[in-house]
Amino acid sequence: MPVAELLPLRDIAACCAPITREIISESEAEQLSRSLKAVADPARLRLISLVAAHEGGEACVCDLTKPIGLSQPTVSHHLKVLVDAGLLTRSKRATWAYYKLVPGALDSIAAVLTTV
Amino acid sequence: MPVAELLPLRDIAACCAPITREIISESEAEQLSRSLKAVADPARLRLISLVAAHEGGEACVCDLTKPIGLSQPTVSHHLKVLVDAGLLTRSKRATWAYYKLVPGALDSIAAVLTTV
DNA sequence: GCTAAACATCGACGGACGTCAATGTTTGTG
DNA sequence: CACAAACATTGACGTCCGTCGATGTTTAGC
Repeated sequence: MPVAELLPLRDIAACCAPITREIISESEAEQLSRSLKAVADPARLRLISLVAAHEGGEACVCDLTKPIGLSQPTVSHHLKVLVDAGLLTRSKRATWAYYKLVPGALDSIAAVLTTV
Repeated sequence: MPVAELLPLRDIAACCAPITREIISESEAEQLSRSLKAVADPARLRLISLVAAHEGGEACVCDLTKPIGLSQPTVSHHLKVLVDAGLLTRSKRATWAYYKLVPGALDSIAAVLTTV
């Protein structure tokens, strides 16, 4: 079950009721687990947090490598995973690539886990 | 970063503000990622869903192996991961082991992801 | 056009994970 | 005290993942 190749997160929220409300199907579980795997990594959690906290709500790779203490290729890799998961957007301006949170993406995941 | 050996989920909710509100620390990211890894598996998502849907909100291993289509040792393994993560409780009666959802556990995880 | 900077991609390596068959452990039954 | 049933544990195997160094690609500036 590779983390990559995800459907947009919108589909997750649209297709799945909270998992404690209805029995989740095999394919729904597969999709949801892919989204969760994208977030279930300490480096990627910190990247999300750093991007959200950065001024303008966006940050380039060069803003992130130092505070996160990982190599540039590794940071680019994690950012790609998050973009493929529909959690971040990437907009390239000049030589910089700016990453920004997709509004509501994290909330879509949270909604499927919420029981109340 | 093994999935096992978790602190109770209560601690996650108590220690961590939503990750988009404050920059998450390295150790907080480590802890949260462990909880998320426990849930980020299709078999475990379905187990949670099946347990929640079962009568009385609890189910034994023999109730779960058939609908989930996995071997008994594999089901026991996943249930142990969920118990160690603080998501399920295990109560043994006679030869059966009954698993039940921990109230609020999933919500604690969801709360850390919620942005609004 | 050349050089430098920012970033992506590739290839490789070590560790973690999901799965199962086989075996161990506990509990009820005759 | 066997014996069977329910479950946990062990050991093993293949796959996936996180990380890095090296290299490729694009853009700005001289």
